[in-house]
Amino acid sequence: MRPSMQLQNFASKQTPGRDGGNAVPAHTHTLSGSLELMGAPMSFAKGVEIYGESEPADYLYKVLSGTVRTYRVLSDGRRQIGAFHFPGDIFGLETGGVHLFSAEGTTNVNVIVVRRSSVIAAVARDNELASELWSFTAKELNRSRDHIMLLIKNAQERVAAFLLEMAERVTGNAVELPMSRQDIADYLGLTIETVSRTLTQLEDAATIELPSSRRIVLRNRRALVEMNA
Amino acid sequence: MRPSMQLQNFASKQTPGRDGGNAVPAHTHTLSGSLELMGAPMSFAKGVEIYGESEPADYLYKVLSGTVRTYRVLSDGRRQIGAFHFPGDIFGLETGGVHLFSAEGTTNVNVIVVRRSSVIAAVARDNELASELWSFTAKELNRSRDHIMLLIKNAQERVAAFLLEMAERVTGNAVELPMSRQDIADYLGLTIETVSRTLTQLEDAATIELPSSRRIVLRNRRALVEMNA
DNA sequence: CGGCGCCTTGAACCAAGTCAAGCTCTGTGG
DNA sequence: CCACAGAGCTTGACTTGGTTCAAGGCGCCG
Repeated sequence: MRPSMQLQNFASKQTPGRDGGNAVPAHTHTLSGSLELMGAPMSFAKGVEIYGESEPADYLYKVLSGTVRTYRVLSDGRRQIGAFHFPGDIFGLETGGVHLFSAEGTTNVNVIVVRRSSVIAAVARDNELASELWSFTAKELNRSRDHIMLLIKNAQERVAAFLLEMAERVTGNAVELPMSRQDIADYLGLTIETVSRTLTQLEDAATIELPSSRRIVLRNRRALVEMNA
Repeated sequence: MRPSMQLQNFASKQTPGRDGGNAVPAHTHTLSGSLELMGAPMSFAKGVEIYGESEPADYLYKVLSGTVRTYRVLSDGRRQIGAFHFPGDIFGLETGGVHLFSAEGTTNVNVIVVRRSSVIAAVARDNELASELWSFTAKELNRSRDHIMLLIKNAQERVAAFLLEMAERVTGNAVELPMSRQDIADYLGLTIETVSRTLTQLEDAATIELPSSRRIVLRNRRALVEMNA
């Protein structure tokens, strides 16, 4: 069991303080934008569960700040992180009424919490939104399938893919990682030792620089891309 | 490169012979049922490509008979099978206009071919269908995520999970596998040798019987379930 | 009944995991 | 301001599960 830490001034797990209700604006016509208006803001401390596997999926979430990990734990304790969610990302949406993953911040996080029923209602009224909802789920599916391709690769290829994925979200070559080595390992299906060693190797090969453990500078992107089988 | 075989009396890859058009019945109200009526039947020989990765996704498919594998190949030749599709299953549906996987029969297959545009049109007219389409994609997403959990397990756990998955589709304990060891290996992210050895181990442990290589009898389901971490 | 895929088995090897220190950064209290 | 404690990260030595390479068996179809 890994310890989970909790900070002052951040909520522990609870239901949203105020209810966003069904007050959907007539035609926002973007899923992400509509959610913002339908939901209530909420904060969670790093490592505090936002929702748990097999809990009713009455709410979905949009990240305002911070980073969220969604994950599953096998009976013997192995943890697999399904995805990291960054500001702007939506997570926690399920068709069935139940969450199949758990979610927590890898940092302190601010989210918008939206009632699932509000979204369902909005979508029933608005074809455009319905289509967006479908696209969103399909994109998640594609991401998940990419993740599968990741998991059949070797350690170096996985780490390279991870670095490129993280680098996609920033301009420039410096990446500030908002998660621990353990999180990276559990995302890539490796151990922290292997992740650490692989990063060191990449540094030795002058492919990356590691000014600090959470900060990585891509020196040779092409080399990383070429590792992606 | 693995050889692909082609039989007489079965089509090689081509576009559908006749077009199902837009003749959607007023309110069939089941996605799968509607597709049947919208589409044209077609046959493909074992190992013949039904569609290829990065081709335009103008059609989607429903399996009538036989088994289909959808897969991706990495540049170095490693193949990952994303899913097997059995009679009744829909495959080839994409939100973007492009297939991200290839598809072929692991046996000779009969499918219904449906224009993507027809489905999109039907869904725009019918909220119920739209919702079903979303649920379908979400189910695929859940399957994909389960597949990820598979890939972090050890060989025995993967094979056990595979056997249980195959057994789900039949009544009784005898399973006739419609795919080769190579297909199983590429689905589980293992080698054929490891799959073969693991099956032998399970037979030695009296968990299964192997009357022939394609026929497997589950002798001790509980043992298989317990392997599923 | 002969040949060719497909499958199984064996032996050697290797990439990643495990176990065990030790290091580094960060925050805390003296 | 510095000493200390603890968490997180790195590194080293060793082990191991699964792959690789190689050979042989089985069964199906012509």
